[in-house]
Amino acid sequence: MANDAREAVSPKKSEVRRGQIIRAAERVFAKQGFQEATISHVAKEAAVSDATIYEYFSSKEELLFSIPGETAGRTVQNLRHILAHMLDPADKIHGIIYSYLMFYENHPDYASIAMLILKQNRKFLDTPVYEDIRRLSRIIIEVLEEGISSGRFRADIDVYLIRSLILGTIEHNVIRWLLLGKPEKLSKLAKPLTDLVLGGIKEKDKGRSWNLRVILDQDDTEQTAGASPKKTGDKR
Amino acid sequence: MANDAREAVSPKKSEVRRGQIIRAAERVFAKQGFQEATISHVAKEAAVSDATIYEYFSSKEELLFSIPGETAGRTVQNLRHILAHMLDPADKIHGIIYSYLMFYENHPDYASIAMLILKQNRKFLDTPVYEDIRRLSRIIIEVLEEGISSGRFRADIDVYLIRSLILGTIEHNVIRWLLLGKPEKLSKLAKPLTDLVLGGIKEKDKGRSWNLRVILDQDDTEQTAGASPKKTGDKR
Amino acid sequence: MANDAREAVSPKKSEVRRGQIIRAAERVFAKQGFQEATISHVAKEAAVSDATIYEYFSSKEELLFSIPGETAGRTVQNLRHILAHMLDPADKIHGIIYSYLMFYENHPDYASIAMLILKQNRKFLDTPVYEDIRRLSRIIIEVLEEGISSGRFRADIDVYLIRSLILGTIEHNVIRWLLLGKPEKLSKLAKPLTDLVLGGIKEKDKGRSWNLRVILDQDDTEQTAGASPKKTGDKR
Amino acid sequence: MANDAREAVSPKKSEVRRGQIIRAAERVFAKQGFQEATISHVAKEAAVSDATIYEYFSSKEELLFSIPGETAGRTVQNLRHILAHMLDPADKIHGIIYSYLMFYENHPDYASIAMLILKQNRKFLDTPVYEDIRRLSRIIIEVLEEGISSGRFRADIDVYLIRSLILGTIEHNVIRWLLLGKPEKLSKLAKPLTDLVLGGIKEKDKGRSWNLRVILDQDDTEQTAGASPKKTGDKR
DNA sequence: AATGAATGAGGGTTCATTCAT
DNA sequence: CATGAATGAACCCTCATTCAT
Repeated sequence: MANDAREAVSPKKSEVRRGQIIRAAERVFAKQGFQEATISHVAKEAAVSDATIYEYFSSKEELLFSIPGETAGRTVQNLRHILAHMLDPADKIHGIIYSYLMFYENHPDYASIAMLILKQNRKFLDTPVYEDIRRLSRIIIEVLEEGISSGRFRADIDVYLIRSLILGTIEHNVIRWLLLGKPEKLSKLAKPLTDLVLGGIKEKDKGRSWNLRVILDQDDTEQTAGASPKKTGDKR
Repeated sequence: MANDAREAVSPKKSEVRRGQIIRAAERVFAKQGFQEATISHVAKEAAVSDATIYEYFSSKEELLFSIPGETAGRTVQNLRHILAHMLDPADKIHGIIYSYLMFYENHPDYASIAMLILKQNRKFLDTPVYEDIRRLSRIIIEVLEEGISSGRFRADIDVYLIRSLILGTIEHNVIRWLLLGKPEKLSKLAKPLTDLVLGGIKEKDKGRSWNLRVILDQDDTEQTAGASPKKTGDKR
Repeated sequence: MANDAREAVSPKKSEVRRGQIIRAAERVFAKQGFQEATISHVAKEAAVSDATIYEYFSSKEELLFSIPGETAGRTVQNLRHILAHMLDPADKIHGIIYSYLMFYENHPDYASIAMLILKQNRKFLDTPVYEDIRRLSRIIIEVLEEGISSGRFRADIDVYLIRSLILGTIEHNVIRWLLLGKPEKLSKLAKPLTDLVLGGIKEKDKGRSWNLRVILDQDDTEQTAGASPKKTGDKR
Repeated sequence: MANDAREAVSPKKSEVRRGQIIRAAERVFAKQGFQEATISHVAKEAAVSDATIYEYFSSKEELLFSIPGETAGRTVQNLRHILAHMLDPADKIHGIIYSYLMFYENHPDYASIAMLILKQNRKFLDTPVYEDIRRLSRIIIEVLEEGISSGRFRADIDVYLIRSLILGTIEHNVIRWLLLGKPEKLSKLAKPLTDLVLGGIKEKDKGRSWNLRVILDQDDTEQTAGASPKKTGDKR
């Protein structure tokens, strides 16, 4: 009984080895690049022999493709958890952006491999893990459509373009961060990026009303149009 | 003098060879990838011998880095020309986005090399051509600042973030286009992307103005209520 | 006693395993060749682990050399049995040839290993099993010498050359059969080959006797010229 | 002019290298076996680098298959020359056997490779050089058919079986010679082997006529000629 | 007796690069 | 200028074999 419980907790020895090798590969590939890194490097980093790596992975490339592994799947779960607690689709957009940025910030090696190696590998697209990644990005679509349905997002937007905007901006900044070290804290981009996505950059013409003279006839109300586009938040 | 004239028309033979090799390399690297392509492949494509390539480029990598060549510099000129005729910074943003997309659409091999090979190469950052590319992207900053100065763009935006948003989205879509063939026409993204950048995705509460009752005291009148940020088209 | 009896019927478990592995190796080596086959292949075919093979055989090569095993020894017995019932050395020659061909025809995997793998292996010559094979081929010598003694075979023949002729022809045809699938039935070669060995290919000058003039002085006699031994076909 | 002539005599440099490598491979493969020999060994023997070998041969196996090269083709010519001067098909048979044996005797390395390596290689059968070898062995068929036509060889023989007998015996002895060093002089087998092929081993029954009783009635004669011991089949 | 797991040892092959001609 | 020819330097991968359990 105790045994069963223990076994449930501690995975098989071979699984341990596998993880050990993957993590070593992550470090080595991130630092040296895929082509420049050698199996011997990875083996040394993992403290196993070259041959042992081939007991677990059939080729150097398969090892590379194994790095995303359950990470991607797990991340989908996490993100869904987080989003489950939010009602406002704008909050959700922020949650997604923040999650992505935080994840890359906390996993720079993974970020390096995803952004600089896997992203440009045609063969990776045929990989089962890539499916997980697609599932992850599918969440963005869902949130956007939800926002449209609820009237919070404009109905004329192209959700796929928005997604590419969100992911493209994130990726662009992750790469800058990896190669140039800027910005220092990726996660600080979450808020301004969310605001941009939501409100665009155009000045909302609030100034024009200055020229108006509004006289209330009876019991009506008054307001200035062109409220700050970003985070209006005024709920009435 | 006669000499000069002749040279202007027909460049030196060695320059011809150089270009011939670079164009061959562009095709080969684009199709096969940098690591997978061999000097022999490039040599065959350029119809020269392997050794000849080393007469013009000191290494395979230098050949790679030579591909952007004057292309980048020339593109800066082109873009400046185009923008010179526009006054509205929003138009300029559109012009920039459209130019980028058009360029990649018309130069898929170059796009492939820029997006899938050079972008991830740390050493490329130290290259002189990279300077041209920075200059190119500097234009975006200028236009944004110009827009802020003129009051057309919000003053609280982070121009660098906007730029990364513009470039990131473009690049993300170029890569999708290269690897997945979607979207079919890159250039069709220019307009919607511009609109997004300018106006964001949030619904602009245009309904509120409906409740206004405006009474003109004397003889002036005017009101702008929740103008849709995109395609405002309000010409006054 | 009971023990002996039981052992005679069901050999020790380890012996069973051994045979199981050898038969698997025979199949695998025959199909894939020795160098191309791996211990893992053999292990899988034998439904044991790689390591188990090393419990029974000290090396891959020793496993190979174990394949002839008692087969050779048993075959010597069989052949002697068969020959014991024949008196005419010509019949015995036929019996030997037929036995060899039949054996290979019925054991194509063994044939493959013997003809294509072992035959070219210098080390195999130092093996104990090779002794059995020599003993087997020794029988041919005995039969030939017997034939010479009894006056049925020419006294001027080189028995070793004849043996090499018999074995060489057999082997050549077995290899053709293995690699090219021709002839379809090896055993059909036995008769014509025997005839060839015995009688050669030369026409037996049967015509010459016609020119004889035999004059009998008293009751003496005379001579027969060059009668064709086999298939004389002289119908008069 | 002189140049042309000289070029005709001295082959291209690359051809020289090629031959140099092939001859080195012949020596190394013959001594060590194909699997045991390494490209490095061959390279050292040929006094070139490992990589140079791959400039001339695409793989180790292609190098192996290149060894027979023109040797086979040239040998066909030689043999035809020799046979052209002989009229008696029996002489031709001897000429062929002698040529084969002499060739192997004078080219032990080649013999080793042909007999111990190539002969059991299934892939070799698909090789262009193998065609030359078939052409070579085709000559035997022609000579045998010629002998049958001219009445010197029995009409009932299977020429393909005879060929396999000739080649099989030769090969068997070449292998013995290679592995066991016996016989010392291969070529000495030519005469006795030829005799065997032509005349078989059976005693020609010259003695039996003793038992005849020839009674001359008038001028006729009668005789029983050399009854075949086995299956005489002579029906009278 | 059986094996899961690990590895040492090595080999074929590739290619960017050089240099004499 | 152009190149044919040569190679040094690596690296991925295989597999027979070992050994603790």
